[in-house]
Amino acid sequence: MTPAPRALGRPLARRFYARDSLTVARAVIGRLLVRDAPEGRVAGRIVEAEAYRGARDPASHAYRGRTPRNATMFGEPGHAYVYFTYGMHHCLNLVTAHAGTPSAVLVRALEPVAGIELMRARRGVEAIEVLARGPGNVARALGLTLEHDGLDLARGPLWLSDLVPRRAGHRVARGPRIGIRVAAERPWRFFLEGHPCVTAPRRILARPG
DNA sequence: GTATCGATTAGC
DNA sequence: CTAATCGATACA
Repeated sequence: MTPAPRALGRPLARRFYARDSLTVARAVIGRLLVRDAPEGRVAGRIVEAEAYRGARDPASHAYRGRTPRNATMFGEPGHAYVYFTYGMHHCLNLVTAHAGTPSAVLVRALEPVAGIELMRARRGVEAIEVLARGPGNVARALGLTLEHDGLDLARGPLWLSDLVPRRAGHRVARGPRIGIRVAAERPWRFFLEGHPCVTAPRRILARPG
């Protein structure tokens, strides 16, 4: 007898993440990201993500080798790499590829699907479009901090659903990554074109020199 | 040891 | 446009 279907699906297996981060970044667009916490469950569709490619990528935290901060990226795929930046924000990445190849996908924006009131409480704003728009706001809406670095995405309580990705009538587009000063020309950002929850790039950061 | 800079955000 | 705010990094 088959188990009853779960409303939000089941966690994707580790093999989903065991591919190049470019492939995974494209594949996660439209997928459901679920976070189960004592306060409740929140979920959102990934509408924007970026690939970071370790030793080949000057913009990656792992470009200069392993440090205490980026250690999770050097481990098994299918884990959460959460880091702290600008003295106040956390960002969520999905570790991809394989152990020793520090690749990851930065989750840049979600379309809220469940637990919207909890997201509003965590964020202190009401509008659906801005609840999880921007990587710092994604982590905030999901209630993620450094203590969640290393969570196993294949087991929960933070996981990607195996349900068929829904693109909500939008096309998947790609373009340059946002907020970096090096390797900014590489088109490793994927997003649902025209989706209201996708970030609007403000400006190109000036390169040093 | 000191100086600088973020895979950002909100506000003016 | 800038302040916020601190860990990681660069350099003396």
